[in-house]
Amino acid sequence: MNIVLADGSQRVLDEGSSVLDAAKNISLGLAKKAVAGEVNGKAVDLGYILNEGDKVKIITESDAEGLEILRHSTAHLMAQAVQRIYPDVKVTIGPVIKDGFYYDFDTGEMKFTPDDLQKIEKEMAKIAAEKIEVHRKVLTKEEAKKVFNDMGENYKIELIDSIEDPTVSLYEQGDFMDLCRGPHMDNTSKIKHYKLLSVAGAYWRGDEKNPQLQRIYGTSWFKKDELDSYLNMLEEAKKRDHRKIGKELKLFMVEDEIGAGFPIYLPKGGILRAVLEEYERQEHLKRGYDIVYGPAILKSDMWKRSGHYDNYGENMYFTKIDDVEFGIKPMNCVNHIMVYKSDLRSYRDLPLKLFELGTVHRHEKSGVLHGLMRVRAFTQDDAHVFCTPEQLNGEIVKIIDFVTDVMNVFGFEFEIEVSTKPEKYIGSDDNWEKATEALFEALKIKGLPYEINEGDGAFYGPKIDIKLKDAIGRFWQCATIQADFNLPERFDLTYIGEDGQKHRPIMLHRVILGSVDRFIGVLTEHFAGSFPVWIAPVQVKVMNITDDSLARCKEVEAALRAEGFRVQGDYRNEKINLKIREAQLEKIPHMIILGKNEVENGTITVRLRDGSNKNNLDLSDYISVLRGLDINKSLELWR
RNA sequence: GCUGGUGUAGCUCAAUCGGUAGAGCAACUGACUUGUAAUCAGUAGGUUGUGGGUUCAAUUCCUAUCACCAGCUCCA
Repeated sequence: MNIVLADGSQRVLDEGSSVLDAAKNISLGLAKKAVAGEVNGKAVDLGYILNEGDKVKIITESDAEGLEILRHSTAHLMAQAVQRIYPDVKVTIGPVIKDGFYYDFDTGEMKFTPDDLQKIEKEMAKIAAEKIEVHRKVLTKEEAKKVFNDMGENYKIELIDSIEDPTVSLYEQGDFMDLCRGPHMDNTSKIKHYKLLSVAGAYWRGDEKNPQLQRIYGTSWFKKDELDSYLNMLEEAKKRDHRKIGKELKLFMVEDEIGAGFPIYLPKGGILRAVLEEYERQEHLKRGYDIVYGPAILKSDMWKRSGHYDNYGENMYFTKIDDVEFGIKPMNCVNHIMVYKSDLRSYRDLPLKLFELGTVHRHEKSGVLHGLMRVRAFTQDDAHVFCTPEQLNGEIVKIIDFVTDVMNVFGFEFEIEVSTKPEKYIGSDDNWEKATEALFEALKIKGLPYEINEGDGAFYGPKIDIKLKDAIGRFWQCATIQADFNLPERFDLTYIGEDGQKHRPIMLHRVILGSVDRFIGVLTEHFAGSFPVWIAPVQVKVMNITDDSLARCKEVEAALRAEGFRVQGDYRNEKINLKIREAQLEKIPHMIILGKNEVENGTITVRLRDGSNKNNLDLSDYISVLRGLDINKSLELWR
């Protein structure tokens, strides 16, 4: 029997060979790492019997599909353990998710506790040690329903009813049987490195009218060090939580007396934000943007015309002035459109790029609020580019370059997604197609890889979403670029072309940092509060050892402040150890420590946040180092 | 918005069965003048998120409400 491998080469196998046999035939090492197979494009178990001419690919531990199969099998293992401990519990569904899996159980009155998780984990280890083989069975729907009916698993019967095929597959491992498409690991002993993480309530099929189920989340990996590093990452994420660091470093607060989702910036967070915003202004001016400002509330008629009233109204706040309804802006585009309309525009004026650090309000559901990451009032580094059709691709490319430049400054890598037409939208399909095509075209020009996110665009246009990757590998949605042919039509925007006729401009909506608030949250977690010199709220702290050096300290402090640096003095009657400890906890980049020696020599000593020391420096030399770090936006503590 | 959990001093957390709230740090006062991550002593600090109820008595039990945390979107 001949089979064809992924690289196009052929192999001769005995009749009745399985996928695993094929793997063995290629190499024993491959067979050892094999998890499942892909035959003629379909994922199958290792035990799948091959036929003449099959195209075979071996899925191994290093493939993404392999990891998914492991996690799915771990979900089954967990369900088996749960049913051994709690025979009355009914199983429902247990899919793979990012970094792990979950399984939903109908536990009746019983609720899982964290102690139960440990018990279940132990039982899982026991089942794995039993080295139970996993078998696939194909039954007709009627047969399968009978099997689950006998087991009392009514949820499975409901699932079978929603399957279209005449037959379904079941996976059996010892005393446990589950409806599943597969493929699966062929033996429970291959599941070694897993951890159950949390319990949560969830509804059957996500519908609150259905019974409430108990969901257990877990993670699973092929290697112990992979599991360990994932668990470490979770720990690290907890330590870096911007809500925790924000409180410790006194950056911001969310006060329930003021309102949920409305953050307040404390002085330390305030200066940090001001530095970021000033950087933004400079970068936009450099790239030919104009700075504009608009009001926070606009007459509802404007929102009706823009389509926000119908398509975004649930997320908006409204108020009344002298019996006229006004809407609080959830986006800045309408104001910028009015700026465009304030004058007659010629093709010579285009592209017109309007930038605003615009504060918007959106009604987010109470359950989704989260520190600075998800709020009800936030400021966007928002701009709208009005251009001709000929300029469109070039302008999108320029924005991608802008995003790249800014991300590099912070040391972020990023990934790109294109979101297409959603269910609720305005404008013609023709316009949507043109707009979407323009985004793809620009990405092609830049040669950037991207994924497609169907139906996730804004109601007025498709978008390029840029997700940045932080220091511990998490992704955050920040920058976005949206092509819009629709609002220019609704507001009848025009420019006079070379031909003397009126033409319709195209509008690009874009943000770079996205929400400045959210970006500050991301930066806080990315740097774990240890901000680079150029954005640190306090760049330098000057501290005296005894009162003998107090005068010199004040002199140094004043000199740094006069140079425009953010400097603070700590001249309390305390030991230097305490002052250093506190400055260290505040994550201040530089400490200048002055005692008798420095006063005598006329030099300064700088302790860096990393614990190292720079001795016998001239103040003027230090100032030039600090200036270099500051204006170059260096991520280093010294140069 | 829904489900579950949580809410005690500025911060981090205690308080048995319902018996009237306590510690560390911070703050304040005093002493100590100190060389690279916490000097010592003392003082003060609370309508236990908020409203209502049960009780002789409520941080504790019930109820409403607000806020926070996790999840609810990934569907064999």
